[in-house]
Amino acid sequence: MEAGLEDIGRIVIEWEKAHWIPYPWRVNRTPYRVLVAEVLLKRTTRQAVAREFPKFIAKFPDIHALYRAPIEEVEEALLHLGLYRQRARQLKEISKVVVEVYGGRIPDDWDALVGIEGIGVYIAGAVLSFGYRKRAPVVDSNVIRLFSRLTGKRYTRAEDMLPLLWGVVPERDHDIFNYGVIDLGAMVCTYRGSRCWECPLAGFCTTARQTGFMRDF
DNA sequence: AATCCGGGGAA
DNA sequence: TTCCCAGGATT
Repeated sequence: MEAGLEDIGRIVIEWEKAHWIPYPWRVNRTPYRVLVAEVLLKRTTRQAVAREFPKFIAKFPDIHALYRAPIEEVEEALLHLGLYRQRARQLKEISKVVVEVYGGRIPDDWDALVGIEGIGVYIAGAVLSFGYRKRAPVVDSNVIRLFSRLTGKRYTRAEDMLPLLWGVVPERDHDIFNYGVIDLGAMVCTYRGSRCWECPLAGFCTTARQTGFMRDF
């Protein structure tokens, strides 16, 4: 019996449970911690964020601390991560909206999150799934690459992939599933030289079939 | 669709 | 040395 797209949820969850890595923003999850982590993770390696995230949280423990802080202090805390001016500006803007518009509570619905400057579909999905444990797709560059190869379609924008993922993200353990597709993209279905022989989805992956499980495609 | 932000590590 | 990394805004 051949596996199909409807089995992806179960397969990815099973794989992720064996490969899950306890990053600080995964172990202790609050909407604020998730939100901060996702902003720090933009175009930045998880190793670098794992190094700086605890210090950042210690300095700005909650949304109000971030709201009160001078932007220069936020920039200083981001210096070693790069994109520090842009990210400091966005974190300040996010904290301003959350405090002044939403009374200090990070919104828990898609439209409100995406409506905040600095928050796109990726961070919105992450805050919902990881922070609030509400079913939502989490689409980053890893997920785009993974599903592009899986389906054989060329997705470029996260928005184009949302309908597909809304249909695939399971109701139960959606957070584990979302960690799973990210980790598969980052560790197995990598940018150059995919490791198909380690991939639990290779059996029904268009690209793996076309390349005969060879690397460097 | 293309460009920009950015330090740090891997290739 | 080049290139990419849990993106999103701007043009």
